[in-house]
Amino acid sequence: MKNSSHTLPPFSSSPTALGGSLTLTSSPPSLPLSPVSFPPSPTSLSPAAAESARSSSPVSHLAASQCLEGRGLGHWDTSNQDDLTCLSWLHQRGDLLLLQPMTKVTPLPRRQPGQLPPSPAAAASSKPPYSFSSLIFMAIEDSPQKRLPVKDIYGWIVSNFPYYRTATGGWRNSVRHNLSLSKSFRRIQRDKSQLQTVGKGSLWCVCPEYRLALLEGLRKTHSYHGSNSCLINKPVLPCPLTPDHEELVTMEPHEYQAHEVSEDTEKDPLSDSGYIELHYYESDQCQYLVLPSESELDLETVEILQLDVEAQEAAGSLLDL
DNA sequence: TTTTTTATAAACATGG
DNA sequence: CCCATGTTTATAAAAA
Repeated sequence: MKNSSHTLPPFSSSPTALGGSLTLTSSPPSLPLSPVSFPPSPTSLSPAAAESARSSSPVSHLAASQCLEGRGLGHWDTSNQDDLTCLSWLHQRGDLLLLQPMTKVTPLPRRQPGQLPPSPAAAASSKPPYSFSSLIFMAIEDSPQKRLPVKDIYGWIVSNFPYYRTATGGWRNSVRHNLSLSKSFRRIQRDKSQLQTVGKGSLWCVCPEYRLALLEGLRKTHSYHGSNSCLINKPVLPCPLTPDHEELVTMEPHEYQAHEVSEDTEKDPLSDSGYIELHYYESDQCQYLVLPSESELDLETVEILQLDVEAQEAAGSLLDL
């Protein structure tokens, strides 16, 4: 197969470029694109829910936990790259469908000769390389509804990164500060009609227009390349696009989940060669866009196509009103 | 080097 | 009052 089909330009580092403008810009130098694997959580439940589940009935653990069995992601052991490249937890959670298995993996940077491997204690106490934005992003993405209260964001971080188990409380302040300040996250009201609504505060979700930038941030953190599939998953529950925080929209958790699997074809605006198939696979949690690896689509094109699809969906929902 | 991003601390407000 | 949540400002370190 062609190697060139696996090298795509990186995501645009400018979130505004993802915000809906379809303006084409010159392509940046090609870099390998790879999917990003998040640290798996022990279960797909929120930390609070996971806690209650553990204390009651055995949870059918997903491959996510098998992927990292006996090891927290906060243990930053670069001598073993499996936990960094394993996507099975994400596959299991979202029925991620890859057209081809991953066959090429670039190893992470190795330890320098003579450098001692990190001891488990040191690994547990060493700070994870993720920014707070990335941590929050991963926590929200790993939640069933793609939205979490700040307390559960804390919980996810603690349960996935032992460092924060013993760290002083300042990092929670940083999490809240990041949530407030970052444009990538949006605050939405809890559904007050839900009986199980407990706790205070709002729920936080990822703004769809910043999602790719967050993914790219994660990819950079991993310094991990090598995949022959390009894929973008998008949350089934997009963050409501409120103009500001004054009018917060409450969303029903199931209103987007009844869609049947759709399979559309879209015209590639950059190509004269006809149509390129964009396969959408929708699970109960996520909708995945899978492109054939032979395609010459770069990420920018994919973004444009996806925006186009989303625009059509939005237009369709408006027409339905 | 400068600029931008990120981390950290802290003051303050709000609401349960 | 206490505490969790959320916003904002300030500062320093790290990264680009």
